[in-house]
Amino acid sequence: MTEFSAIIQNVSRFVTLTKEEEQLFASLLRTQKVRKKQFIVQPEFVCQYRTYIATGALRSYFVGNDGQEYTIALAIDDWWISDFTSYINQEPATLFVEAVEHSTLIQISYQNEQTLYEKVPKFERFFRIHSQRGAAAIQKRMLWSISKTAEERYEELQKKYPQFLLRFPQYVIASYLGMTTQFLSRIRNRRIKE
Amino acid sequence: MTEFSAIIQNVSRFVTLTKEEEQLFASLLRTQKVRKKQFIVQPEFVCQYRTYIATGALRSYFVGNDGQEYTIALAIDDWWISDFTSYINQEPATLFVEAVEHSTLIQISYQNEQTLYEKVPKFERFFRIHSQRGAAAIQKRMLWSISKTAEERYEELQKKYPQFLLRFPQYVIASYLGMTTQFLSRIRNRRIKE
DNA sequence: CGAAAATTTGACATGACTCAACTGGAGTGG
DNA sequence: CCACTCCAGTTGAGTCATGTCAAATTTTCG
Repeated sequence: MTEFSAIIQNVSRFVTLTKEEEQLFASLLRTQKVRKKQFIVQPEFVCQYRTYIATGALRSYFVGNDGQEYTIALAIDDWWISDFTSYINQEPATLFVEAVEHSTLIQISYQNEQTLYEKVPKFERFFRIHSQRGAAAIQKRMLWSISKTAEERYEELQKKYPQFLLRFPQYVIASYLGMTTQFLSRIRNRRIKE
Repeated sequence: MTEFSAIIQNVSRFVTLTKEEEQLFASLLRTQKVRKKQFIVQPEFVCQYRTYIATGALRSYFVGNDGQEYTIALAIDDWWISDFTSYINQEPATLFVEAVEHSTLIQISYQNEQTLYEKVPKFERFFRIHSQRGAAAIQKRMLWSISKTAEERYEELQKKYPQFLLRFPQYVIASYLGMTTQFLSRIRNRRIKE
């Protein structure tokens, strides 16, 4: 049971669960350990799970026709990650989701999620709120990626999520910020000097 | 009743409603007419309604510190629009939502939406699916806005939503595509010649 | 019809990218 | 424990996509 206390805590931010509901929820989850560099989602395959990170760090990214990587999301302990488009519509993924550190994940399968909705409709609410917040965050990020210069984007990331700079390598940060590693390197240099 | 048949149709894509539920839903809605250039949401004010467009065209946009406009969303007949972040958290908006044409809207207030969830929990499901799809769409758009050139973005819009090019003025399209009106004008010229 | 708004065009500026070479750690195997 | 490789990160020079500023033209609509 204890292995799931963190995820239950996470869900409890938005809905209140009884002990029985917690147990039912836990019975529909599975724990998964992944090693650094391992993929949990790949293009062409249907994304089977919604993933909560108990400990570790992952990122999702897209590879363009030119072979360039575009990082969509960075996620660490107590965050959720997936190719949600693929998961929700149960269609082939377009993204990679890769472990950046050795990580412990808690996952729910699409089937079990449907069961959960039937048995505990409250979860519709949780995932509604969860998606709404996700959508709001993505929107903010988009806005930010088009309205700010590369240097401002770096500054804001540093201010808002300083942990990310420590846990993700520079080329990942660069692709998350929408710039080349070379350019990120120049920015950091410029900033150190001032 | 007939005035709400389109929105009920829209909801019925994802959940099945009984006649009673339809009626309850309708009783919680209001119809609103707005004229071109009118705002239904403004920064500083809390967004009161989730808005469905019966007929017309609206856009949401953000104004940066430099005074530049960034269009977040374009929406026409049978689409939903709002500053969802403001609406969901009932906090002051950061966006403008403006009618681009004279439009007829159908709105549900935050309070009534809560009532709706209590009386017809199915709506949690509808709005969950709705938000998930919204999130997926925003993500796609973001991906697209960082991985494509200005000209490719224009082409794709033309291919995917040709109606938009007819119903929204060019400066709105330009700001939606993340470029200046001047540059959009050059792109169109270039394309006409080939 | 006339004024204001939207669009187009031209000349020039620049932020960010590309390519290519170099540096420095972190593993790895002998 | 050294030598070797390999990848991440840095640096420099040149280029290009897109922006800026300003003026000309066209469209919209009261």
